[in-house]
Amino acid sequence: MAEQELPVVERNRCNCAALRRASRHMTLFYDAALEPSGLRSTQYALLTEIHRRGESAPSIRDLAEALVMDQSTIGQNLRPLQRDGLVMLERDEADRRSRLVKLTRTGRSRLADAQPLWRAAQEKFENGFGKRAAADLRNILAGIAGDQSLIAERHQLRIEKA
Amino acid sequence: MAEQELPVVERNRCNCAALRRASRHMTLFYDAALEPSGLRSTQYALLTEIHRRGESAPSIRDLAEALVMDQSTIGQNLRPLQRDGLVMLERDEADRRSRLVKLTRTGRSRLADAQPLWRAAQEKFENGFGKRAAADLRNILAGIAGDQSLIAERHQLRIEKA
DNA sequence: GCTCAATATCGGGATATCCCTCTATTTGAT
DNA sequence: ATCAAATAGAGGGATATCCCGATATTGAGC
Repeated sequence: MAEQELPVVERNRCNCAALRRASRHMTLFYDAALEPSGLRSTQYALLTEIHRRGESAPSIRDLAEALVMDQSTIGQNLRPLQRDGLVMLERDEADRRSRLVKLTRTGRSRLADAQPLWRAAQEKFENGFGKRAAADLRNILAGIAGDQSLIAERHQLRIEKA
Repeated sequence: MAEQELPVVERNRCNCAALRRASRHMTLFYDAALEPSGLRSTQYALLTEIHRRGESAPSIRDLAEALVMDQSTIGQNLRPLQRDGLVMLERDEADRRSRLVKLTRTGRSRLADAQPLWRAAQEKFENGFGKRAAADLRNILAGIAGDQSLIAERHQLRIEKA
């Protein structure tokens, strides 16, 4: 039996693992920075996106698209925020399948608490990493996040037909 | 009451969110590629790291360090793999607190199934993104993952004392 | 107007990820 | 040799993330 012809691949050869490792580490950093506000990275991103929409409250679908996330993930992630009174969901009367997500007064206030903490994290990271380098990196990452060619066929089909 | 002075920050301004978005998207791509093997990205990375150690079986702590992951995460992630008979944990007789993680025959065989799938994903990604660009990006990401200055004080202290 | 495919969300189920606390064990300082 | 501090894991709890299947609603074609 031909045991052990399995090649040993060097560490940091996998693009996916490299991304995931960095993502975990960075998340810890931002989570620690945001900690006094009681928000986690994902929650901060979610509230920020809702706030960004201003008057035209987004649906769950809208948020999923903007954050490159699954719709059920958004639904799930909204739950603790809803429970804690930071957001509320209202049925969209124009399309009763849909729900519009809105910040509550408490939600806005919490976001206001968190924003300076986030800004400090940004600065601290960019001081070490370089402002320009960070901007370049974000653009590269946005390219990856938006790369349709990475989407598997079964997903592709759904989208093509849409 | 001074409502609504909360600044609206442009999307893709946050380094953490950018990394997380790209990481999610990339993970979907690799997960889809690995799907025929029944392994997910994280599991593939975990098995690969165990295999890489060769004869000297790693402890949970070793794996956590290598993968820039929390120890409890490794423990948790090993559970499905152990349940499915891909890895086994043995008490380390040299230090009975520790457990050594080893691939089973089934585990090696599953990794052998997955490796070509992973290779194909790597190629497909690097064909679009550029081989050189991918290597550069991995190095940048490794820098972030290994950046001690991103670790919060409470963690820092633990490590400094060690 | 009716039917059927498409769409938005929800609910359940699984892995991934962290934190904190507890126990077993080891190590180092006296 | 002893005993306190440090270390490795396990267990419990919470969020994050995906998929799949079910339900409600919409819209397009006939």
